[in-house]
Amino acid sequence: MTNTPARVDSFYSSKTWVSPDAITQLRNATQLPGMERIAAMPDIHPGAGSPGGAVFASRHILHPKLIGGDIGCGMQLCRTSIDSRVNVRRLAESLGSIDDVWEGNARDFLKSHDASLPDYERVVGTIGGGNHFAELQVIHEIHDAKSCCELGLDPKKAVLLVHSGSRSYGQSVLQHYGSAADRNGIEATSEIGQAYLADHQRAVRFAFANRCLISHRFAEQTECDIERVLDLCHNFVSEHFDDQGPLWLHRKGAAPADQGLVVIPGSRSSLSYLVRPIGNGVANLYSLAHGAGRKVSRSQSDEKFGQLSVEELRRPRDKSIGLDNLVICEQRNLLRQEHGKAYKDIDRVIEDMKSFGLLEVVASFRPILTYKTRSDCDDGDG
DNA sequence: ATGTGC
Repeated sequence: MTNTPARVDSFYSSKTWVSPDAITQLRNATQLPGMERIAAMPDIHPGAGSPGGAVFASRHILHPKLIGGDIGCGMQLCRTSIDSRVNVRRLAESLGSIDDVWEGNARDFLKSHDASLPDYERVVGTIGGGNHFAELQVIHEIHDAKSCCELGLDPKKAVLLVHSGSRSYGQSVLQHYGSAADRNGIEATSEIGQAYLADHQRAVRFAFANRCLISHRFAEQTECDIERVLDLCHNFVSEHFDDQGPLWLHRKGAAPADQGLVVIPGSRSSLSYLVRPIGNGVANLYSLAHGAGRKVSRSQSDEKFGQLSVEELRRPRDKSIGLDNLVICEQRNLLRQEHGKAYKDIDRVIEDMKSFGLLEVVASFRPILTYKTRSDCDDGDG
């Protein structure tokens, strides 16, 4: 059996900085068993063994490690009844904490989302760490009024964007199959391959339920009404068919471009974008970037932004776009790691994909309140 | 990413 390296199609311009480590990881991934094609997005960045911000298409073979532990991670956008000129400080107070175990009936909630997992009832409805968040945003600019109207987006009302995944459940799934799979991957039709797909689907449903419960808790505590506008997963494997038969698409930090409109978040100090995927999707493997993409590693961010005061870190501002955000995050190191300058320029990322004919911008949003965590128990130095 | 790792 021949093992020619996979073809890589890249969707970033020379203006976008790409880490050499990400390129090395990308090249390594071309050698994986069954790997046929890879699409690299402008938000590509180094990950645990393989890069985030890419899609990996393999024949016959599943690669759980490419998806990683946060199976089902994604973005949920909700309309809210909150006035876009709301007093943010007061709202932040009413929001309180959503870090703790949800007081409602998690068992019934999970059951109603076809995501029953008795061992994970205490964790559902929590955001988690890293780049996850629940963020209130307001419409910055409308490019396609008709589409915004169809989604029921009202410039007078704030929207809620939730970024979270399957928490520790997805991690347990990777642990269970990852070692068996290693870099060889798993034959998709094998018993273990089918078992992975079943558990992976469970993680995707659990992650969706988790985002729904986070949105619900946000609405509960701020006493507002919400309605889901869209929910998109950016870490998952799915089966596609071409003239050669089934092709396994591994999206790792890549949003699907074949499920309607896509929301692509920037950082806590930049715009986020609602876009319409265009083109036939073949070259970009039916996918788009999932965000700005990390530019500075977490450990480097701790040092690079170590001199900034907590006040500065909590109040990202950008006068040029009228951005004045408030970040609820009691962990100083996390604030540093999630600093806007630790990420690539989202406008560049969007511009690149536009120039490759992958999308049209529908609207942009700017953040007014980001919830990361009220808990400070994980904070290292200060 | 992770009720976190030695």
